[in-house]
Amino acid sequence: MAYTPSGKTREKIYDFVRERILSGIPPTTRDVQRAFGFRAVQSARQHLEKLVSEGKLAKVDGRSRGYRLPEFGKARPPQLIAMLGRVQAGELTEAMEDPPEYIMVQTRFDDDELFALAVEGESMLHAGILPGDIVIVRRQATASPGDIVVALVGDEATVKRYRERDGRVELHPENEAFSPIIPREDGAPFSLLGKVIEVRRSVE
Amino acid sequence: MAYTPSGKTREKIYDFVRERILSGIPPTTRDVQRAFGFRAVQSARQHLEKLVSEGKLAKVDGRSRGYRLPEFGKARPPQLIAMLGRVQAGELTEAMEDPPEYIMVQTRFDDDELFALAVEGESMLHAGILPGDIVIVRRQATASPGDIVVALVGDEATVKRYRERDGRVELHPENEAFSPIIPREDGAPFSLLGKVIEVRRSVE
DNA sequence: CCATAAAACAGACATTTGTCTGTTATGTCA
DNA sequence: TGACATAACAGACAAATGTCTGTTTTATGG
Repeated sequence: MAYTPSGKTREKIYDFVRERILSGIPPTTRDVQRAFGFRAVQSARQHLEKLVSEGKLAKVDGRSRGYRLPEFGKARPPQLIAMLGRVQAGELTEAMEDPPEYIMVQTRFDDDELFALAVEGESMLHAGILPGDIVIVRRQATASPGDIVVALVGDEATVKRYRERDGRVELHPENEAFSPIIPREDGAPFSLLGKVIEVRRSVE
Repeated sequence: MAYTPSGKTREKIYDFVRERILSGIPPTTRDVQRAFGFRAVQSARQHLEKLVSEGKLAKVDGRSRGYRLPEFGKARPPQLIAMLGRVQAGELTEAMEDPPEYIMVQTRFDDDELFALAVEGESMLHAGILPGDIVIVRRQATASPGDIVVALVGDEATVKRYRERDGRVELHPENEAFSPIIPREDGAPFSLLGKVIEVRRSVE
């Protein structure tokens, strides 16, 4: 490879490695060698080690594909959670779309206690939750007053704010056009699916 | 390792591999072997290959750490983008927090044309954007009417809806308590930083 | 209980990959 | 221009890792 000014190639190598790591798998030394047309492995290695000593990359010695992004060390690992869909026999089931949709999140919870859901109504408009928004939910059977929760009322999953009045559970919308749901009183079967921990909206 | 009923161990292996892939680096055959106490590499390999033929895992043959999640193939690769903060001399600069904050997103855009920003005011309340929300922004100098944009007005970055009236640009809040910003008219320096493509809110 | 499939084991080989020592060529800067 | 640092090259070794053939043990279903 042609000789390049100090640090120039290294920057490109950093970009390359970063890209690869984010795409899922760190490159090997020889991946870098080939990608940059080096005729010696050492050329790639030298740059990589320098990037490590500069703190721009982290590394696990001796292991294959041992290069990491330093940020990743501190950050919580990403989790892939399933988008749930239609309600079926009192249970939310995986959406029937052919390619099962997954969403990447980073939380302190286990990914098997999380699921995602597309919001349908406008009942939580004033809480900043719009139709089409994706809510990330942590499964739990209880909630504290003020929590935004997902509950199964009859056959439908709804997002509401959890309240208690006189020791009874109430599910409040945040939109004057809708009425609170007071379980037991109107005889509707009721079960708490979980608590909303994140809201996402794509506005492309 | 003790003999286990059909498919039992395989499930655990799948969970293990999945976990490792999401944490950043796929395991090696021998990683799996050790993790499950197999006394032969082949035991691990057999399970892994089976998972591949079942379609639960994908694989790049011959390469080290070649196991992938099939979803990843179709999905867009995750990107790490920087959280920007304070406004300085007309430019948004990286937030000064000690560990630079990054957010993981998946878009069709290049990560170097994206940045993230914490929303401060309440001016976009009715658009479902609350104080504290994180907006993901794509850098662009122009916008279409109806877009939600981030603009630098004076020394402050604001989120507003982009409108045009009589050929002039207007930045509209979505909250009656705030007034539209009409650049040029009131002489405020104005520059469009980009368009909001995603909104996120953590509600733990 | 038997036949069959699945799980686990044994041991080995080949490739990939990390690492090393030393050399040559090109930038950098006074 | 000359001294020095950096970039790139050469060739090799060793460890990590993927892969293979064959055998033994246990689960499974009639």
